[in-house]
Amino acid sequence: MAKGTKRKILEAALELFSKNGYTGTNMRELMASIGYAKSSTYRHFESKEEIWNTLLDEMIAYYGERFGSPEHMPPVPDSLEELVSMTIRMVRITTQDETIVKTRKVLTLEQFRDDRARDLATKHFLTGLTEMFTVIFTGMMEKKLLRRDDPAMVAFAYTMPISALIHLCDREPAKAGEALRQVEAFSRHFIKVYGETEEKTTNKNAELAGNARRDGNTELPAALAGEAGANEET
Amino acid sequence: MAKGTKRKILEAALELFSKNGYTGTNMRELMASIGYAKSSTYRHFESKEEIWNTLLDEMIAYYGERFGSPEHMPPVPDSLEELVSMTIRMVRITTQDETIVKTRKVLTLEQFRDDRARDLATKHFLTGLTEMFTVIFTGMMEKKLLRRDDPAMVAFAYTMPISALIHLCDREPAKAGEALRQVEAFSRHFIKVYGETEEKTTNKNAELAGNARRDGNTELPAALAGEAGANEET
DNA sequence: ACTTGACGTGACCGATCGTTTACATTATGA
DNA sequence: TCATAATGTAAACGATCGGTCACGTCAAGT
Repeated sequence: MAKGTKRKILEAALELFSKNGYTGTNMRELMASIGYAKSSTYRHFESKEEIWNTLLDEMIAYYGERFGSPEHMPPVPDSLEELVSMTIRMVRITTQDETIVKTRKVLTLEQFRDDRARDLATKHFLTGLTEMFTVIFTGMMEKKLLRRDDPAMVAFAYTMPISALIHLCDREPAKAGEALRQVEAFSRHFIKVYGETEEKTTNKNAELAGNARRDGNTELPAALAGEAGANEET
Repeated sequence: MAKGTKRKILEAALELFSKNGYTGTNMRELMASIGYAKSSTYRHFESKEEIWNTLLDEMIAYYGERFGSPEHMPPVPDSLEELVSMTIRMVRITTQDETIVKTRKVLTLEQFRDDRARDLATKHFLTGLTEMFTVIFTGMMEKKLLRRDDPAMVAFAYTMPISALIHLCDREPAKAGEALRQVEAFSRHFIKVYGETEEKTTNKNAELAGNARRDGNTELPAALAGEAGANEET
């Protein structure tokens, strides 16, 4: 039962820190939530702060091995439709995996207090997503699925709206279903705007970007404004 | 000196809550920061929580009168270049105005603890920006400056990357200069992709979206990844 | 059987929390 | 001028904070 307790403490810490923040969490309720007296804390950690630092170490290590290594990169889609489904799959995972959600929340709450949390927050919310999709979009441009453009800029334009919807899910879980639909709507809008069409013109100076079935839309706005509505996923 | 003290307390509260959070702020340092003893607090507020609620009331009211009313809407740009400059101007203001920055930070820190903070956060970070630019883009589409498309979706696609960069400025003020350059780069990318060109074709079924000077890029990626670099604005 | 070390706990520590109270000081206004 | 209300403060309150300590238990190794 040695390491087990340490693990439980770290899990309880992630749970409570992500809900009430570091300063808003006290050791008594933390240990009580896993059935221990608060004095037992110090058999495993020398201070509350060491719990925080250990937790942050693990979050950084997890992020590095999960998103930092090339072998965990998702494959480059073979069609625009595949990009949409892959995106939805990724968003579903990241908004339903309790640990990932708590990690984002805790980084949100501690980003101004702790330098390492700040750096990891920037990776989670901004650079990580953008870099991942820079690789993907570079591949898709080579496959002529996307119009040739700066892949990093296109990745930035693609991932940040989705990141905003992920944050919305964290903030208002009741709107998760609606947010996911908005992710799909946005993704379809994106492939409509950035997707390469099959008609390969002479490609001199003016390229024909025929991807504009404009008129009707993709729905959208109710997803952001209105009331919660039911919370469905699947 | 009656109301003056109350104002000072609220300003100090915004300052400290935005830096250390509600639970991370204690009354002694709050009052000391404006030259009072902590016991003086209760001549003006009946509790710490009432300070928080008053502050939140004011943030909500301020947001309503500043961004909720139509008369404060920015004018619809007359050119794509004007959209870029207006965007830069807005981002500059929102990232340099101390009160606005602190408001965003405090909403970030308290969004999971307080329902009203949560709702205001969603407005600040998501729906407010999107709605504002939905109006703007509707106007720009009527003026044939932007390709006709769902204005709400286009507004969402435009504002969320910018919102992400604003958050980056809050998190890492040292990167503010870089972030602002990235805002401009993204804005120019956006008008390149969504802007309507002057060549008015027959406009039958296939519209010529000639806005694609693709090949060279708009710079980007260093703005997100690298080290801080100098912090310049103007 | 006996030692040893790991693990858990209740009682307690000093510090600090938000808040109250008793008491000044000052401004107001009749 | 003098009652009155508004404003500020030091001291103290009970509660709670993170953390320590003496002690009990129990499993492992010899």
